[in-house]
Amino acid sequence: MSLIFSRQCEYALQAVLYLALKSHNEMTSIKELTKRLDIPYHFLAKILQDLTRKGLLSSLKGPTGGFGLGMPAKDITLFHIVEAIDGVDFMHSCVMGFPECTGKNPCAVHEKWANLRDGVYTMLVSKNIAEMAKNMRKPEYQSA
Amino acid sequence: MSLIFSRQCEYALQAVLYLALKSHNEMTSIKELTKRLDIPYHFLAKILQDLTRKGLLSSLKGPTGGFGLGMPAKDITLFHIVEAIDGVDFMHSCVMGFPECTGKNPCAVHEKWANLRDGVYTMLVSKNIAEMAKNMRKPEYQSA
DNA sequence: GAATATTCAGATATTTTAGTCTTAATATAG
DNA sequence: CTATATTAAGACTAAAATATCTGAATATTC
Ligand code: FES
Ligand code: FES
Repeated sequence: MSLIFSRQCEYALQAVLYLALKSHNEMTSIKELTKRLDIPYHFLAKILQDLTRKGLLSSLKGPTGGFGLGMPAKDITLFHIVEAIDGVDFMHSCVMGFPECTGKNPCAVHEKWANLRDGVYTMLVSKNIAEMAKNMRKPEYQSA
Repeated sequence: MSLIFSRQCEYALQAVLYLALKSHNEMTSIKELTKRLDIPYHFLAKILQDLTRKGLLSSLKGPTGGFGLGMPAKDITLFHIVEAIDGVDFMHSCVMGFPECTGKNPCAVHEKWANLRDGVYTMLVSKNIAEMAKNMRKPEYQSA
């Protein structure tokens, strides 16, 4: 199972990228998000509330309300989202589950994993979410 | 949480590598394994039984009994163990959680993830567990 | 054959993650 | 001011992963 990120985190990544396509100050309802991205309504609600508390998103109640980015898209990377939801333990954990992961006392695949892990980090920080969102070729993100 | 492999799978990798250090036909008790590797006794028992059913290990009851490799260490890679415990869905799943992961309709990080994923595969198959076990610099594996 | 050390098997318990439901708060539109 | 659409919050349920317990089977040693 697994695959690096929790389900929550996957949903968060998908949703924030969707919001990144919208113009600043435009609010998007949970309804629109869940409809487009096929995420359970109340589950997504909780995730977005969480991200709002942490400052990555902003929210507004009432009609015309919804969620939007809490700061300029330029300043947000996928890494920020992962950090907020799952945390970044994976950046310094042994892929075989040993308690320590350092050059001292490395496991059999430490070297290779350390490289791959850096690659994952690069993948998450190399572009901001505005650029990322434009690179999405998923139909869910067309004409958002 | 997470980190690619489940806890079960991590334990399996650790335990099988430990067995790979032993001479062929030598049986190792769960007790020794859990003591050395700090894994819950009954949990490891179930994992090893599972691997035995799948042919990767062999077992023997009674005093002097225990577990050993079910085939030559040369023929086993870490990938076999992952395959047996977690399965290999991660090899063709989207890291952002989208339902499809192909070149058609790729997500924003598909290219990079596909490369990293291949790297993980290479990491798991590049050496057999005999070579892997020798590369372990963990104290748990010294003078096994 | 009896005592013992071990795996085997399956039931049960605990914890974590995922998902649902309900009510309150709030902003807008009329 | 009232009706309505929305988020906020927290309780609740469900499912999956992790861990423990107990008794049986089996091989060894004496
Ligand atoms: S010690 Fe295993 S990945 Fe670093
Ligand atoms: S589509 Fe996302 S990793 Fe392939």
